[in-house]
Amino acid sequence: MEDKKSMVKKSAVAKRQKILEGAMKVFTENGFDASSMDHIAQTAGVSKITVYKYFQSKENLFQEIVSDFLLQSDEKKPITYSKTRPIRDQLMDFAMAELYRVKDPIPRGVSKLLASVYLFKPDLVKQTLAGKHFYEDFTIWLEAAKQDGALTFETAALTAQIFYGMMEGCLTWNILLTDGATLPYVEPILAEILDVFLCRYGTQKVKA
Amino acid sequence: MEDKKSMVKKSAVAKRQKILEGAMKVFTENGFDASSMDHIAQTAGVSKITVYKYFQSKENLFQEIVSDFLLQSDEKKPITYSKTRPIRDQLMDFAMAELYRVKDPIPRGVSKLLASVYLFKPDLVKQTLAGKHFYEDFTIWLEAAKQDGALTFETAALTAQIFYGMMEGCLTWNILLTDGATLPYVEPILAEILDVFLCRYGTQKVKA
DNA sequence: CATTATCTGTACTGTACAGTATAGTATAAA
DNA sequence: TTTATACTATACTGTACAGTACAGATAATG
Repeated sequence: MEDKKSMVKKSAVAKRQKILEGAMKVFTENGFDASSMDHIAQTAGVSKITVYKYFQSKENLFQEIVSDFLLQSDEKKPITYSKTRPIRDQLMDFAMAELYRVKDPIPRGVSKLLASVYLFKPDLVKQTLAGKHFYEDFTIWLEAAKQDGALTFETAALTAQIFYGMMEGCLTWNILLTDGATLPYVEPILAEILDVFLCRYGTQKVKA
Repeated sequence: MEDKKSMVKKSAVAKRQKILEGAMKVFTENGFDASSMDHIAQTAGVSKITVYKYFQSKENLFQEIVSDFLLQSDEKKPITYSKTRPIRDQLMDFAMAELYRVKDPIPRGVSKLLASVYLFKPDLVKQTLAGKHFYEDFTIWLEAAKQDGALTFETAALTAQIFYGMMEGCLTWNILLTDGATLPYVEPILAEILDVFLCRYGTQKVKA
């Protein structure tokens, strides 16, 4: 209506995509409960009845957004262990991949949305999130590094928890809760995290 | 009505308390948006109009609950540095104080509630949370430990962030998001956190 | 032009909620 | 007994929302 040019010929998948994008915007800005289907339809530039033609319900639309997003995240190539690159640089790769989730407004919004829904409506996301092994790549990488003698630890799972725990506890959650306002303070903390991790699990002395 | 015995003489503060408790229960079980004033009044065993006699609005009631809870939390005595107790034991005290927030269902519910509201309605809690310095006691303790030669670090603020980051990232958030289901797995992770921390900041060698 | 399918705005149903009005009840004090 | 206070149940107002009905518009195709 307000956009004649782009209406030359919208295929069904394009219209579906348009709805998903509008819904993503509204959901990530307001959370699940405070998002209305009217607002979503308006933001998508689509009639509310059309939204219901593509998605059965608000819950369904929400779940489609989440699984679409997770599908895209899965397309990121895994980081494989290298014997030649410095360990610290490779750790930094994992750290940057984690930070990607919160640097950009869009993935950050989805992360906020997921967290808030998970807190009081876990059933809405549990199914969609089932079978996701977030630390899997890192665990594999850890084992390779241990094999190579670059790291030392008892169990890879525990070590992975420490690394991602520091990342999430020091950075991810702060950035999510402040909606990105603490992003400028990332660097010194990130450096300290790597120091601490390598001090405990590295085989070369790094302690100042 | 259904409880004659306890109605011998309820003072105003007792009735206020009754409402606060009912509201706490409803809010912590359902989150802010999904909690209705009708449900709160019913849970408190009180007429809805009485709720509005004590609290101006739903937002106001929510904020009173939060500030009441934070007031109680402030009453916890600070942990002061001891030259004789092992450093690891003292660190464990801070860790247990942090875990208190998520072990018991009631403080855990409040923590969940605060987190979910903070994500998409920060204005509701920002004022109430302003001026809270959560790591203050620990920072003071850190400086004392450094003075005593028991710990070594550059800046206490960064070191405190690492400690609480590990605690929150590895434990607090997992426990909140699973509503306590991961509590049985705390011990080995907690031990590892202390190991890692002392490995980097301790002055006695603890690395295996 | 006629047909078909899809989309649109508008308006509706039924529900739920925040907050209020009212009329009445229980209690305590005088 | 009277009076004042605090509460209660019930019902209401106005709003917002999920989801649907409908009648008309638009576009592609024949």
